[in-house]
Amino acid sequence: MTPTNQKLSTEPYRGTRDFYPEDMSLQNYIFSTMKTVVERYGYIEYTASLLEETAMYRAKSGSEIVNQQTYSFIDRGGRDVTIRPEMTPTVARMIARKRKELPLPLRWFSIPNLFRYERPQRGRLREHWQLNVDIFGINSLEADAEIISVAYDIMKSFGARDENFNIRINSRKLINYLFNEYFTLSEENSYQLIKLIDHKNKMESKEFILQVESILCEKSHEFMDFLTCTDITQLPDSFAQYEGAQDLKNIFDILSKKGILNCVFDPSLMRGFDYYTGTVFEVFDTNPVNSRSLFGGGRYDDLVAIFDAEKVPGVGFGMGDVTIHNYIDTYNLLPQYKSTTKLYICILDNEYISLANELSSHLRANKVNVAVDYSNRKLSSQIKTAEKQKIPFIVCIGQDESQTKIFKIKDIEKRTEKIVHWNELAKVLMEC
RNA sequence: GCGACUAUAGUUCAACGGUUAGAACAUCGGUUUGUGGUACCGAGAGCCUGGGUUCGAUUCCCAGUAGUCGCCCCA
Repeated sequence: MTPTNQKLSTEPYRGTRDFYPEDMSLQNYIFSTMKTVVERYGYIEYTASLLEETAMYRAKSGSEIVNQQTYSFIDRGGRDVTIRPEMTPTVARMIARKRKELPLPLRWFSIPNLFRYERPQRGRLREHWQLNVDIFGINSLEADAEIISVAYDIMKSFGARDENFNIRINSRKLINYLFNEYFTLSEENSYQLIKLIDHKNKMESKEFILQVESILCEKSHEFMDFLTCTDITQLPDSFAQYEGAQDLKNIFDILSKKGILNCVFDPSLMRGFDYYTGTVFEVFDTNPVNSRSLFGGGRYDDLVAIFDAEKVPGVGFGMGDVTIHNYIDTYNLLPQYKSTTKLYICILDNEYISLANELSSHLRANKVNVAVDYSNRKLSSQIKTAEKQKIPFIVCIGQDESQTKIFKIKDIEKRTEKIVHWNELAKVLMEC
């Protein structure tokens, strides 16, 4: 391979995205919207390195599949290292490490980028960013309900309407009780039934019922009654009294008192069998053409304990930037791009460069974002540049301005001009 | 990991087994030496890679690669 003959590709690495300034601006909008909401609830930000020891992910999931969907490598010191595919193990590790000194309960959030080695497809890339919001150290269902209402408020902050998304809620506690104690399923049968429920929407309902019967035999009717129930208060009496069911009732109750009404009980919601121990929830786009899961989370009370620390109960969710981007795009909720640069200074002739520099320094000292055009092109080209870059104001500098120190602030969009003296420039610009 | 479809200019898309592969938008410049959304003129810029069939392949065939969608898997 001779590098001299090889043209380098300008494509970003497979499954990753470049963020050009307009994309970056949108990304910043998405992150700052998330941040504003979670901070309003008292969550504080943390972050960590992209790299973790591979052993941590093995311990958590215990399956080989993890290895096939992660970026793992051996570092120069022989350590087995993985680029984080998710943030939850990292935050659990951080909590476990300072378990004794951290004042519980904790409300923490982070917006890390995560990597998975998988085939890119709609809504799923190899690198994405994900808001992670977690409460540690509270067993109360109030924490579960708070997490769900944070998720709800974020959706609302993006401009989503109640009828365009819903929150599906289930309880792993209830499912475990049903499977293990009520239906007394073997571990293998439980696993099969969960897989089956996951595929429910991808198969004919007759076929689905047949397969349920093959696992549950005479109890399958009872199970189907459970599975088709969408209102927690309408659960069959036989298991409505169980703790998991009561928990769900309480959560729906708390949520409705908070004014969150677009949530439904969904007994088929499973969400990654591994570490969830209680409430699980998922936010769905209700668009019938494109009904899909946007994000979700749940309660995981045993996760911190894998680090050989005491149990610390946790509940939280992760919200990916790709799916939320698709969502706000679908519903036309994207904000219009605005440059962070407020003023573009056009120079009529190179002899006025020093005046432009003095002016820009003066304005920057007064917190105005200013860019200067040193291209020495004709004026119309300079103005076009400012316009294409969506910079809202321009000032032209030439002979008149250098003599009078009086400037015309031109509003590019409105096509109006304000005549302002040097001394007033900063003040006027800050106000518009 | 498996399957389907696709690959022509920066982008969206045409055409063609044979002389010079076109358009729109975008970019840059000009019409206009102190003023930008319209109009007109001009410029730069392209057949994914390798192999096969053929006198000749951007076009047909195969493989690779990449993209899109789905499966598997799963936040």
